Order: sequence, then structure tokens, then C-alpha cells
Amino acid sequence: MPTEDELRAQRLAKRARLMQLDAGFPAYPARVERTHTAAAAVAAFEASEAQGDAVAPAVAVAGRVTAQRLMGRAAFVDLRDGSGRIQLSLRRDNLGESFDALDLLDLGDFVEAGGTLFRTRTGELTLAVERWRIIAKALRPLPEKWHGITDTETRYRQRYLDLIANERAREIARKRAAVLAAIRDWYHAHDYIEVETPVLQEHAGGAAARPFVTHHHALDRDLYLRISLELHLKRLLVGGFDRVFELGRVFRNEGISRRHNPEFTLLESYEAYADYEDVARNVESLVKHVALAVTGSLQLVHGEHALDLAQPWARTTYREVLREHTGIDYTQHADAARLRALARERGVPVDEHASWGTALDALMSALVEPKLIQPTFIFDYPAEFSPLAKRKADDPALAARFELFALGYELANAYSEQNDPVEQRERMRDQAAKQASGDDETELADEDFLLALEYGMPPAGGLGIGVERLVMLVTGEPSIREVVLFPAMRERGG
RNA sequence: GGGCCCGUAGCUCAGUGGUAGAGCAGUGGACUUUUAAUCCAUCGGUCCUCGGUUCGAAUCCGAGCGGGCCUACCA
Repeated sequence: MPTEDELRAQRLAKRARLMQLDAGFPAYPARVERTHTAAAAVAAFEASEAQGDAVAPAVAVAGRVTAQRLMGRAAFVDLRDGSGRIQLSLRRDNLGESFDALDLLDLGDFVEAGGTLFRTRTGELTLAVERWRIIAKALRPLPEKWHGITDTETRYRQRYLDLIANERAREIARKRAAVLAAIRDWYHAHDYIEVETPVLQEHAGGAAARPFVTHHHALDRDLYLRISLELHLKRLLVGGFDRVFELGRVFRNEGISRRHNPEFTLLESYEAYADYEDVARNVESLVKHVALAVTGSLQLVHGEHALDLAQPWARTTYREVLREHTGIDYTQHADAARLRALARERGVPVDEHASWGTALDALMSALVEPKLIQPTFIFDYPAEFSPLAKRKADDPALAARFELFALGYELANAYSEQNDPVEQRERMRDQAAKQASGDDETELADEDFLLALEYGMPPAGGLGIGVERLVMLVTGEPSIREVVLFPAMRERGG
């Protein structure tokens, strides 16, 4: 009866009755006698039909019951497995007593059924069941068959229900898997090797973000969850690998939003003897490859925006794009207070202690980035906030760095890697000094990394891409929580 | 952190001051080609929580919890 507890009690009673049947109905058998998936069964029938076989092939399928239509001494049951749906036809005159076990069947149960296929009057390919059994009893009712499940919170907290009820959820999960596969294809085709580096680290470096802290009991010391992959991958360049990439989960102890999950998958790659211009060509090739592999097209629809990846991607510079959208030439304003004032004049709130770089970043984030819908490279960032990048030879105030934007957000970040151990140490010290003065998101000196650099690292171009954002790009989903199967949620309270 | 919106049956939703409802699912019955099966009957509620206003609160007010969107933060 209809409270949740009563529904569950009914099903528990059916489970118990199932256990007591001696006609071969264990409620949870370990072994299933399946010969075909739903899709394979259909294919087998159609092949046999095409050959003009007189007798349809015998098949055994297994899956979850998603609908049942009971008509006295006959019944139709819809079964769904990973390959699709197939209809079962059960009749009392064929099945005898085992037909009566339908009394113990509920929507959501898993069933195994063997028999031969035929076409119904309406033409639907259907399995005429000769034997069947319940192979996993469900104790709770499935979401409603017609409207499915729409409550956002339930969809995220109980993603399995979302996947059962909503084809779109299944499609996004498959596309995410396809993105990862396409990324690996591209890198393997370009002679990169895939590596794995530590998640638990003594220093969380390679990015400016607040890390999660954890504790190692045997060593009795705190460790950090990584915030990027960078510093370990560069050690591998020192070690002699010319092309490496990693698809790794990183963790940033920051806010949760439509575009930020505390843990996310980062793609980073490093190529020795390349610079950031080479990386720009590669990232364009990579993203096009992924889009084509996953969607079959370079034209992506995103709400009211149509993205055209086939057109040559726009290229600009940090100085130019900022001037274009704000009228500010930052090279004319070396003073942090002056920049903060200019930002406020344009309605961009900045903290009164914001550094020069932070104020510039606020301007970019508020007035420039949201306008960059089509894929756009921004080259040559101020060296000030690019401590791991090489400076440009012809202008040491600039870093040999670009970021790639699309749909108003950062998709990729790349630079010619700093490989001068002396300069790198100085840059890290500068950052440490900033942290001492209150900025808690800076690059700390990592002596173990600097030691590696002193053994010599080849010139290299490095790249980082937020995989979720790439998945959002190719699926058209505006929220990161739709492309992460189990997004971070608050503890359920109330 | 700020603003707006949402929370009613297992699911999808109505109900906006006067006896808590519908469809699906469930239960009982009819039905041997249905496919959102159909028909008859029926069970089912902490109306998110706590407090307040009122003769009377799902409804109005306040606080809290959870969620969504926007915003802020975020290499």
C-alpha cells in the first residue's frame, strides 16, 4: 500500500514468497543464462528472417522490467538492458504454473526470459517466453514511467534514478566517455604516453587554488590533494619522456557553482621541443577531433549560440582584447590602486586590497570573457601572474602563454614552460612573499620540483584543459553538474 | 556572501484562508496480441522543519534546512 514503507513491505513479502517457491525462483541467483542482449536478439531475428529461415532463433535475454500489461491469461512485459528494450509475451497456456509467478513481479525487477521471437499483429518484435524467472527483486518503486524524474536534487543525489528514467542522462554519460576516448585517441596518435602521478602531495602546486588537506596517520603528517598535474608531468620531461599526458582528477577547495565542482578532471599534456605556438595548433586540432568524434560535426548548438569550430579560431592578445572591451591599456597603469579605480568606474567590484593582477583579472572576467563565445585564443598574458611560464624573449613583461575561451569561459591554458631553474626559483619566491602578505592562492616554492629542474628540462609547451568544460561544449549542457555523474552536494539536512 | 524562485502521496503535478486532490505506480477483480493497454473498485499524506498571526494555515508572517537560477568568489 502506498506509503513508501508499505510499498517496500509488499515487495519484501513477494521476495520472501519467491524464496519459498521450489519451481526454480531464487530471488537473487548469481548465474544468468543470457544468450543475447535485447539489440542482439532483434538483430539475430532480422538476420534469420532475411535468410528466409522457417524457424526463428531461440534466444534468452535479461533486463529490468519497465512496464507490464497483464490481461488475465496473457501478459506483455517490457524489458530493458544496456542495449535497448525488448517486449516479452507470456501466456498461461504455454507457461502453466510459472505464469502465476507474475503475481510476484514488480516494475523494476530484473528478469531473465528464454523463448523464440515473433512479430505481433502490430509488427513489434516480441519474445514468446517459454521459461522465465526473476533474477533480482527490486524493493522500491521506479520513477513514474511517463514523466520520469525531474526533481533536480533527486537527479543529482540519486543519479541511478536519473539514468533509469531519462535518456538524456544516459546520453551525457556516454558522450563524456566518448570525449575521454577521443582525447586518448588523439594523444596516442601523436606519440604521447599516458601517465599517472600522485594525488596525495607534500605541496599542492601548479595552480593558484586552495587545496584540500588530509592527514597520513602512519607518517603523522598532513598531505594535500593535488590542484593540478603540472609539476609532476614536468619532472617526467626531465626524466626523458618527450610527450606525456595525464587525465587526472584534481581537487580545489573553493566555491561550488554551475561551472565549478570541487573535484574535476583535468587534462594536461607536455611536449618537449615545442613552444606555445605549437600547443595552440595542437589544441585546435585536439578539440576539433573530440567534437567530430563525439558529435559528428564541427557546428555545435549551445542554447541561442551556434558555435562554428570549422572557422579559423580567432586570435588576439591580452592587451588588445582588454583594450577592445574596456578601453583600458593596462601597460599604461602599473599601479594597483589606479587599476582598482578603473575597474570600479566600469562597475566591476574589486576588493580594496586586490593586487594589480587580481584587479586585471576581475576586469577580464567581468567585461571580456563573457563576450568570447566563438573559440578565441588570447595570447601573451602579463608575466606577473604566470609564474610557471617563460617570459617572451622580445618583451619580458609578457609570458609566452595563451588561454582559449569559448562560450564565455576558459577552456584551455597553455604556455612555453619555464625551464630556467634560477628564474623559476625567483618566481616562486615572489609568490611565497605574496602569500606571506595575505594572498592565500599563490604558487609556493616546491624545492623537490626545483631540484628536478636543476638537472635540466628541455624547452617544452604545456597545456591544461578542463575536461568537464569540454564535455559541456560538445553536449551543449550549461551546467557542470549535468556532466559529472555524482556532483558535489551539501549534506542533506532538514 | 547577496538577490529571485522552488519544497504537497513512491513519481509527475493541481490546490493561495474554510473537510488535502488528480494521473501514474500499488492492492482486489474482469480480460489470451498489448505497447502511456482498457474497465470496475480501493489503499495511500510530518503539505520540508520550527515558531507566529488567525475562530480556522498546505495557503499569510518570521527563522531554519535542502535545491535551482542569477550574482560574487574561482589561473
